[in-house]
Amino acid sequence: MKTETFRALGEPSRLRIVELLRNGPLSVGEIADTLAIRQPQVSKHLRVLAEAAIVAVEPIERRRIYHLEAEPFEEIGEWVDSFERLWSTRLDSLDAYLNSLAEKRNEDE
Amino acid sequence: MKTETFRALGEPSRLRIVELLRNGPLSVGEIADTLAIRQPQVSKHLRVLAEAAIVAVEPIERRRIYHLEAEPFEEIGEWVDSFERLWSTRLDSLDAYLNSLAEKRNEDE
DNA sequence: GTGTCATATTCTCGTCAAGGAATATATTGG
DNA sequence: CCAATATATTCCTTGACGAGAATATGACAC
Repeated sequence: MKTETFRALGEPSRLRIVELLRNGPLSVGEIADTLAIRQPQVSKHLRVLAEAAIVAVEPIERRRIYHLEAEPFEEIGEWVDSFERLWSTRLDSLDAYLNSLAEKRNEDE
Repeated sequence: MKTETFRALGEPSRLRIVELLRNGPLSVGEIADTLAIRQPQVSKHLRVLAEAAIVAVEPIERRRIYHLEAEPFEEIGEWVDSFERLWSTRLDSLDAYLNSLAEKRNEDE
């Protein structure tokens, strides 16, 4: 998993932008107005999100319409799934760990 | 969704720690040795992860065994699912957006 | 071309966070 | 209580990053 993806989402304004774009594509100005963030900051945040491939842009007339990309979210989904698949065995792992400690103790005796 | 969760994961060393703990609980020293990170930094990263409720600690003998918590991963999973549910309609949304632009153009005429 | 709207970039500044080194705080065993 | 091990915390320095203001770039209309 890329830390870049999480880093991009780990900033309040950027997460707000992402959750806003969840409802559909928007232009830079619409994002700025809706979230009450100044346009330059929006552009900067969108740049970070674009570098993380979380958003993409499509120029339409004079505007640049940003929309979410599917891939990063699919990656995150698969990543958390890979954890949750092990979840059922987590307590077993803890048990195993405690047992290994117990074994070491026995070896030392 | 909390930005705190993503912020905690958006740091390379911390993501490495999380992916290491994916294999099972470990003590601070074991994490430090495995990842070749100095112990104080490991403790500091674990503190951030614990504040984000991504890990929890269980003291055993002289050690403190850290393990992953399920909840944040479930939250992330639900969050990305909520996006992917809308994924099928993303192109429709783009269409709708373009249509709304077209309507505005018509209004102006 | 000029002007205008929409967006991107640059600059500076302040803040925050990560790493290193040293030290403090348990916890356990004698 | 003292020593030793394991972990946490503090202080310091440095680099990264976000916000603001100003400016630059780009696309379109005339």
